[in-house]
Amino acid sequence: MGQLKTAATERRSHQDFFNIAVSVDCVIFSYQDKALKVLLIKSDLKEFEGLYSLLGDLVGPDEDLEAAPYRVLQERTGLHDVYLEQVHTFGNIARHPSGRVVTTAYFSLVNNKCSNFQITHDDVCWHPVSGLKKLAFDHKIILDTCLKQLRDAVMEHPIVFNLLPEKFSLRELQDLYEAILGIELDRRNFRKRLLVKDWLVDLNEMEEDVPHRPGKLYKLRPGLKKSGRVTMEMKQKLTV
Amino acid sequence: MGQLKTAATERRSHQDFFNIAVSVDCVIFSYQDKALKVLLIKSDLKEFEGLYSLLGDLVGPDEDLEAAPYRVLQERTGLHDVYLEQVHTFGNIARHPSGRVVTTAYFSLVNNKCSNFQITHDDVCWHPVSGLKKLAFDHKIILDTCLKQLRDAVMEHPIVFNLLPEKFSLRELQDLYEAILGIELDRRNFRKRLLVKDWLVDLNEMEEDVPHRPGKLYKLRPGLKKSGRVTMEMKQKLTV
DNA sequence: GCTGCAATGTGTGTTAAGTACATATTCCTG
DNA sequence: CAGGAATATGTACTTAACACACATTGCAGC
Repeated sequence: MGQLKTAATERRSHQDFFNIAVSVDCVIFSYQDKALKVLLIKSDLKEFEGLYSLLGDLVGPDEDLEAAPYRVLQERTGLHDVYLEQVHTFGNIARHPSGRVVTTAYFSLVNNKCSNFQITHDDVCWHPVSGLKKLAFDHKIILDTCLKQLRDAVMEHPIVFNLLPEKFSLRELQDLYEAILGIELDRRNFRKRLLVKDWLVDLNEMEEDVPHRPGKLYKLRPGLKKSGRVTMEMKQKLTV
Repeated sequence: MGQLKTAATERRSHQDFFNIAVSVDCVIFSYQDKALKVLLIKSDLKEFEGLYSLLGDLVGPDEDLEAAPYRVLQERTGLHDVYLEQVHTFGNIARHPSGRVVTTAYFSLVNNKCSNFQITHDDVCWHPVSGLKKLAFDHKIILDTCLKQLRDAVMEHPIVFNLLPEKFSLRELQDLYEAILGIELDRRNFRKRLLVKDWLVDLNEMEEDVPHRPGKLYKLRPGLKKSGRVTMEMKQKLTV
């Protein structure tokens, strides 16, 4: 938006145009018990009694849009160095019963076994992504949109490692991919596809305390975890 | 955003949170003289004197976010049935000198030879995308982000046909792809890649008035043009 | 009207990626 | 110590991508 004085603008008062609130909503994914989970909170609006909603908040007047989801993550999970990706902005007039709110959706990949992790509110808890039916607001569509983007990204960019401990076996990694993609994969082809990407480092260590032949342990090659995807916005920051 | 009463919210007044304006910016692409063009307007802000900016506008209080770019397109080009795709939302505090504005960027593919097309403002004109240096606001980054998304989409989804007349030759189509991607393509492999996608219908007609052997004319297979990409939002509308 | 040029139309072989499936090895368990 | 179950590795087949060669058609100029 560059031209503040269009015909449409002049017809309305200045105040009208500051009657839209801006928020962010976070689809916070984690991986537990071989299933993809999402962090939800019990809705406190009576219109959505009994339903859960995503974690979000209004964007502060002095807060960069990008900073808001990091703050939400920090406030809700105690984590500050998380993977976040903007997905889509939802702005239908009637999407929020309390007023006009345009929301930008982000998805996040966190490891809930991380030492810093703690949930700070009783009504917040993890839900399996598969089988989720109805959510408050338009949050089911937001979740579906984020899940689709996650699925599209996961084979191209090394981002799923944000969901795993530092050391993991190929079986654990495959289980995670299957949970995200919702399909079964062939062990041998999966191994090849991943090793050829050169994302992994063989630690020359073995699994322990497993009830079968232990597998090799790997870690993500240093320098990749945070890279994930690079937006034009980020590129510019690097060159300035 | 679901919970209006977070700790952060309560610390501030209600009015603070309606001090953010919401806008949309359109990266309107067209294809002329074998080059990809973008529609820009001379900036009327003295901070950006001599610079061009994208076409955008504030989102009305009673206007769906998605409706705003269609309105901008309609007002600026006379076109109402255009291809639009949401790309990214930009919301840094200082991105607009006149105040806090969060903007959602869309790209659009239009055919400027369409009968309805007309530019309604003298300061609006087409610029070649390649070679563009500086734009007003953060519009260069917005443009780059949209161009990247266009490039990523163009081989997977039949969207470029929005830039062409109804009938076209494979050479014209290839020239367009080369202009978008910024690379040269092999004629024979390009032909195969496209024909196997089953996007095209052979019209059994030939080019006319060309100074060489005329090529066959094709059109897009009916029912594909508008489909392009389908978002979760759109899917929901279809099933409701 | 014939010939050469330039662009269109079509084909072929090579390489890389993805898929389906087979076999051998290792460790835990009983 | 034998059997089972999971790991580790290998091979053949199919598909897509890439590099390049040849034949065809219409226009232009002599």
